[in-house]
Amino acid sequence: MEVDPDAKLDEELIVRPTSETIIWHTYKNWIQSYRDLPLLINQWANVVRWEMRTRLFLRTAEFLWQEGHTAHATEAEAEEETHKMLEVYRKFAEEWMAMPVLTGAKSEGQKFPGAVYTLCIEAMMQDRKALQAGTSHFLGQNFAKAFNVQFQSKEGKLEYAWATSWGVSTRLIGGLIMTHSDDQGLVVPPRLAPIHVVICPIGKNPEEQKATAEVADKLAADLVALPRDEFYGYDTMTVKVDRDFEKSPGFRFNEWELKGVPVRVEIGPKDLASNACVLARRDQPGKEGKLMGVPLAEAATRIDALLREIQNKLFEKAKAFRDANMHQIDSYEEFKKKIEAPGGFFLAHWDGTKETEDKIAEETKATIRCIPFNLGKEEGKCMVTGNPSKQRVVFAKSY
RNA sequence: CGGGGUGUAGCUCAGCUUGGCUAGAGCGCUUGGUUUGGGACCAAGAAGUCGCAGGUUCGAAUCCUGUCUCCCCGACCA
Repeated sequence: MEVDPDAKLDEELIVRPTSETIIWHTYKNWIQSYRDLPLLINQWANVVRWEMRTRLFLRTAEFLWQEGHTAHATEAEAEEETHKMLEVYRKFAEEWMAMPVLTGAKSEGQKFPGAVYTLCIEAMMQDRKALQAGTSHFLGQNFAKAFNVQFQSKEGKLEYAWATSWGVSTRLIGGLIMTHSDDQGLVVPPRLAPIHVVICPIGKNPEEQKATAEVADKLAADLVALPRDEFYGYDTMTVKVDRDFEKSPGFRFNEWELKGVPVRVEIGPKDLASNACVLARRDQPGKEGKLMGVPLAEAATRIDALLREIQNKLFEKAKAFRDANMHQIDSYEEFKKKIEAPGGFFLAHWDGTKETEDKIAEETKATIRCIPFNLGKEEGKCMVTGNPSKQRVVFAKSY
């Protein structure tokens, strides 16, 4: 390929079609025998897309994503991989981001065009709109046939490889923000927080400032010395001591809340007098979330326990909100009203046709977010056409 | 590219309908003092070609014409 000298960019930008084309073009040269399988390539790629309107974090013209591509000798193994990766994404969303998700399959209309089927995780944001947070595709032999990728099996026969692909993107950051944050600012779940604990020594004169800062440093050292475990990804806790005495304590408290640091420790002269400190938890902003008079000797272990509790509470709170705004619904008239206000996820019977899906989307702006794995497994009648339905599917307005 | 909105101090905005003293407020900034456990207080002060160009008028941030900027809604892709 030659670049037009007059159109050459300072920083070269390569625009390509869907990743599968370049991956499978390459796999053709790598796969000859069943011994070459399974094959997995993961890449981080900066993606550029034409977007009529962008939305911070959720729909940017350029974004970073992770994408994996696998090739397998059997259909069953590829399908297993598709489900396995969806589970990896579910665990990351729920256990690290504290963002509850529904798992399920996309409808024919919503799946990736090159896929046999698409699985997804779907989250509910605080405005009750849905966010697709990750997808995992079973591609069948579609790309192997398109790029003629065949391998010789144990039996000596030529067979087309079976494929999957899956990915998540920086969109997850938008999801994290829109799941947990409040009017005081960002709320970051402890397991992903760049700073776990901020310690604010307080003092109105140099003597007090020096004394409280020393205790703050000691506590910071205690926290960093705590045993490493899986909760922190086997890394040490990150602790910041805020010595900005120029600003008022109240200003500093608010500023750290704005940044979403999960736990703040306040150490002032009064605490020093009683060998104690104050713990403030970000998931309960303001004075309500404060634990007064925590003995300094216990502070490190109490903070460690508090971080774990906050992680759980954030997930439970988000899940309770999601569940409180997810309803079974059977009347299309009622659906049309409730999708407008209050909104949320609606479990409804659908006859499985594109026509009905399109009609609902056109009339209500709601789409099928997923055909859930674990919900609504009952037969019924489509809320629009009355035709038979095998199970309920999730409708919502989405980003 | 259509429809709607917007542009005034570093930031957020009021003033425009119905032209009229020297264009305002909050926040921020500077100086001095008092303060410091939830975004400190008092006082003084600096700071604006009212997006740009033209026009109407004795007089334009305000009315008219043109032009530009940014934002919102619209392409079935979330």
